[in-house]
Amino acid sequence: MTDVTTAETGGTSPPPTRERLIRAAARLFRNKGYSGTGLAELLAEAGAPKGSLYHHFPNGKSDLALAAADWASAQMLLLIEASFAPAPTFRDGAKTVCYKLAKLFDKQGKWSGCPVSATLFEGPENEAFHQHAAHLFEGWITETTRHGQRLGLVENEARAAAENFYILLQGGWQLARVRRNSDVIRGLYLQMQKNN
Amino acid sequence: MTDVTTAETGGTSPPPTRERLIRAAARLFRNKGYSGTGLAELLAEAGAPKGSLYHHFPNGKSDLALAAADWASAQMLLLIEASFAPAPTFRDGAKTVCYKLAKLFDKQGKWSGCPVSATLFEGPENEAFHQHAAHLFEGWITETTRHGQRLGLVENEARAAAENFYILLQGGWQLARVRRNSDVIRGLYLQMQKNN
DNA sequence: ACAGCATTAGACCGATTGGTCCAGATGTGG
DNA sequence: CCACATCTGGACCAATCGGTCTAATGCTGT
Repeated sequence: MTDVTTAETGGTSPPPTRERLIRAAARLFRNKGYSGTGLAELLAEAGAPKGSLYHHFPNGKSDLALAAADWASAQMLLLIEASFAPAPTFRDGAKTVCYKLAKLFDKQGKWSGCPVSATLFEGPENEAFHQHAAHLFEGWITETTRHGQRLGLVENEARAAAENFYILLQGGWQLARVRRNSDVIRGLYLQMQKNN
Repeated sequence: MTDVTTAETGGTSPPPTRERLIRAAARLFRNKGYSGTGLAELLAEAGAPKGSLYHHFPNGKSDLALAAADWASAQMLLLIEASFAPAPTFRDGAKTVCYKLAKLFDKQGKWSGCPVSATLFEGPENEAFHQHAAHLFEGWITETTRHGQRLGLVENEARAAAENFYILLQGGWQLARVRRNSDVIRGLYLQMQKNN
């Protein structure tokens, strides 16, 4: 049912409330974490009253968190697709991902974390949250694996390369955050395994 | 002044209150994050009343968080030392680190995050917290670099290898958390760069 | 035995938390 | 122009938050 509402927003409409809530949540959660963000602050950022939140997300904060994680993950999948699709080799695609992410990191203030992990790791020790995070992350790896195969790697190679790349991205993003320096991310593709 | 109190705990005494608070904080923070952990829960876990907390840590939760991060970081440095000191090559040392960390990950319930990042990233958007985290993490890298040089790498190589290893550890630990599977960590050393 | 300090114990506080609820605004099809 | 469903606005709530404060309780050296 969630998807329906989202999909109904045909074409180019001004940001509807639901969307504003999701984006505000993604932004705040990745900076201050799930429990670190209060509803008051969140609603102020989104410019929406409490009634709207509980209309669009009956379960409140946790529902919104899942939606925000979904949204952020979808953005990441788009970035992966846009980077690998025109790439002649897997390494080229990976390089583009790194550069795009580095740019994003800078635009977000050289400080934010991964919205998905910020939302889903720190939240309630809820099993559903963990499952959700796992599903989203595996999606990134699966998609990257697909591109690897398309670009000439056999399945095992592709899967290993995708996992290796994902690990580097997560670790590299964190070091970039520590150093407030996106160059760490920009250079990650150089650290990929040539073979294994 | 803080250090004096700590140091006074000569030799082998039963866990003093201060220590119990630090350990409880480290444990809870890495599972539920800084803001996700309430004082009540923390004190219950440590078996200490509120007065003790504010006696040992005048600034309350945030002071305790810094101490817990310090403690966790020191543990990590011990683990690094114990792994690299007897190792014949850098790669062997790294392999041992991976295996020890994987074991630790399992012992902690296949779920916990890095205490330092959990404590310091999600806390107040405080600059002091960020500085502290950066200092601790760079300490890990510095120490690993030192071992790299001792084991025959020239400075640039050693530094690059240490950073590469750190990135893999952070990213790998997170993927292990996603999959609840420590094998990810165990295999990280295989993904280190052979050269660069 | 006493003085003096370190530590513990927990009642208490205002602020903020996430959540509920309903009255009113808004829009849409008949 | 109305009837109906969607959505917004915000007052209100109990629970919990982190933090303060004071009285009691050790433990120490003299």
